[in-house]
Amino acid sequence: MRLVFALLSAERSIRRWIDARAGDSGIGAAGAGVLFHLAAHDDALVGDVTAALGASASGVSGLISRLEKGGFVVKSPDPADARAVRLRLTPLGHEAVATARVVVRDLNAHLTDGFTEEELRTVERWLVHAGTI
Amino acid sequence: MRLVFALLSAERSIRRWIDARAGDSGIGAAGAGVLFHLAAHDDALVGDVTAALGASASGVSGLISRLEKGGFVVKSPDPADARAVRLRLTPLGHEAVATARVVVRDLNAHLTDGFTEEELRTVERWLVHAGTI
DNA sequence: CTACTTTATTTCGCATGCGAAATAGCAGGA
DNA sequence: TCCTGCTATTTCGCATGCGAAATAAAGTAG
Repeated sequence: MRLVFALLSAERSIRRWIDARAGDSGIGAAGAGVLFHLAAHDDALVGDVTAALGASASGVSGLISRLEKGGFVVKSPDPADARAVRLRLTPLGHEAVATARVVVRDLNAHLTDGFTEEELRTVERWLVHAGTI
Repeated sequence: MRLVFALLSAERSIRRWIDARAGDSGIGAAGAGVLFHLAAHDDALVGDVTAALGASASGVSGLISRLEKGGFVVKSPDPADARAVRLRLTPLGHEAVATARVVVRDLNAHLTDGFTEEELRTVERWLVHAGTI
């Protein structure tokens, strides 16, 4: 009972934290997730990002079109499949990744403070479990 | 690094789970939190709910006005302080609480499956910690 | 009693995110 | 080829939720 509401509350708190530090870039927590994925997997499909984030296709579609409008990513048609869209970071996108990396590292330091490695492994295992319900 | 995104992903997953089972009531995860609080604390102020949920005042204001429009809660002016608004569950609101309780209990059973009591205590401690960042 | 500050709540504009339906291209068999 | 089903993505309408600013009522000096 309490776990559910603690999770929702923690998510709001973290999202506020990230958004408050997004600064002029306008990149929020969700956008950062997309950028990180693209930094590691260039030319990824929209569907790859959707799967990686565990979000809905429609949500990711909107998110990416906002990132495109902001000049962080560019879309290009897949040469082999005209339905699919490949994504690439712009130079501005790479900058935003670097900035976001610092923010997330900072946040992570707060989040892990006061917990042992083993406890954090348990927490992560639980979060992944909760994400697959 | 991974903890942050696992948390965001888990939250989306759980919200989808709850929303999918909200049924005709139209009560989502957030609304259920308000109703539970009111079930335990009748005549609570909007500010009390805000503090309990750890959300923003504006967000809770909107949430409550939707619940009011749906007929789940009624607002009444505080007799001692004309700025404050007291909240009360309607009969429909009480019904919705009962329904939501079942949904949340179900969800909790999934969430706790495969974890020991001690591990769950660690998880909850971490979630509370994350919520106070 | 007036002026300043604080507190409770709402309104506004925006971002995130969902499900359902639409669009469009692919792939496999009759 | 043409039909049928499947897949990738977008669009639409809506709920959630934030920060900033507005509103209104207390509270507090002086």
